Amino acid sequence: MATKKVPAKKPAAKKPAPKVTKLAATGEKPKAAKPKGSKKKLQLLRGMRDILPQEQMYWDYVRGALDQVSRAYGYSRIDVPVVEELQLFKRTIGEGTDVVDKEMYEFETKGEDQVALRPEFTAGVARAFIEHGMMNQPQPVKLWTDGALFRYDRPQAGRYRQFHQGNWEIIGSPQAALDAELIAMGYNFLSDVGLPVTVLINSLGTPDTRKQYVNALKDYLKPHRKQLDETSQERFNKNPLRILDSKDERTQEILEGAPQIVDFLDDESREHFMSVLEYLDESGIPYRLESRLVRGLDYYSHTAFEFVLTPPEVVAGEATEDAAADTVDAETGEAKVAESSVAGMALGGGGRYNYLVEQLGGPAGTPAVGMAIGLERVILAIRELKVEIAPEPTADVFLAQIGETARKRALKLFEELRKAGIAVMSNISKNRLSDQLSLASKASAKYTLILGQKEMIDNTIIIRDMAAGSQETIDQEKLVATLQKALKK
RNA sequence: GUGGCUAUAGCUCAGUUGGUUAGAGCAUCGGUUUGUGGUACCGGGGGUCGUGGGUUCAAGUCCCAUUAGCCACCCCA
Repeated sequence: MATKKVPAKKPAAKKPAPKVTKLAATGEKPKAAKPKGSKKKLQLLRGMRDILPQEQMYWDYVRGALDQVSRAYGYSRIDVPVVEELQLFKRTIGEGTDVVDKEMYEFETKGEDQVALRPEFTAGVARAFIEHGMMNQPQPVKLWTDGALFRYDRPQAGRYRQFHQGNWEIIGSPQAALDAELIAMGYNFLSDVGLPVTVLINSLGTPDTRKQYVNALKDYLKPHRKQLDETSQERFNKNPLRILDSKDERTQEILEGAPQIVDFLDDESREHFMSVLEYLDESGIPYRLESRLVRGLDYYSHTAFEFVLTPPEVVAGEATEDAAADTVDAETGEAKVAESSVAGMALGGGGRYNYLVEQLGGPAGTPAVGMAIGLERVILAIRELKVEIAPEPTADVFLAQIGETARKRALKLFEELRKAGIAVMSNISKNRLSDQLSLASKASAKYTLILGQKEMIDNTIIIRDMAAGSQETIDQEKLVATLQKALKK
């Protein structure tokens, strides 16, 4: 039966395809090549992408590490909706920021609600904290999540309109130790996953110190204003702090002598910041003070930090303590980062936001710290640096069957094996043994079970050791026990 | 949102100054082997050369527009 079907299919499958192309080709000349506009190619929206099966191993790897580290540090999982009220984001992230002003996916629903696709997690998590009365739980509340975020930005490598982050929030405690613990966790997560990173850190103080600093900065820049680059001049009134980030050389030169925000911190903020740094020293986390680090979202206060893929000069040059060397470990790692285009890429960051919860209508003075790590970028770096990741768990055994009766038995046997905890796979749509062996080999199964007419009569089954190429015949009743023993490791 | 580069098979790419039926490797399917894989050999399928228009006797090749990707700006993850 099976052999008859195969030859029948072949000619049928072959002919139609050429016909179609021929028609299309001849149709071109008469001029009517585009009668159907429906031929328009459907393609990915800009900035969107498919994560194909071949790439899933990286996502499994990263998500696994995410889950592990989050549990270890005592975080509870929370999932918040992709869509929220537009106002939630406008109020927290702040109007005037690029994220809100030009990068939000916002729209009106059929019920005429103004909503937006989440461009980040913090606002939603803070909203959930308040809405579900989590202030009545033991403080602080540690929450983590991961998922898709949306920003209508212009795509580039490692930058998409739909992207994913791992996200952590610690709400309800002002302790500097928590800032440090959070940073340590992010650092350790990235190290675990195989990435050499540097922590950049700064303190933004309170809204008040920020105000003072902004004034001081403007006073300093005013005489040089005409020499600043164009965008910096625009920012002068709108968002002067961001001038610090300018990549323009001339602007950077001018900034050399600019006042630093650290000098404007009030006693409490300074103490907090010093304390965070002490904790970091204690935990051996290498960091670099970065007085120009200003995060793009309005709600940050006090500690602000960022994880950057370690650029070569930092690793090779002024040794940032032993811990840095530990994470880089092999010299090959350094070399790879050096020659890689991803060196210096920002993988994540975060900071304190002591005023956000209150601003959203939560209890006054509810402090919090948060952090987010970009998953696409982590995976990009992992792939770029060729970090070796554990191969996907493959099937232990492949069940091959030959002939109709064996196939029926195989269906049942498959289930018995699965219930016995054996990772088994098969493909009952295949008839030829060679096809099935080939599949088994591709799936790197340790054993292939061969069940054919002969075995059905004897009530036996063949166990083939794929690596050794040897095989033996055993009774079907003994199969499960034999396999369990053989796979025990 | 601004500027630059790029676009040929599922993937990586080749394609001479515009000139016959657009090629390779890998992958895929089939055969050598109707009950023995990962090797080898043979063969097949798969391209409206991103899309639309223009120049030309003739366009994958030149021009314009458009879409997408990449790079820089910007922003950040």
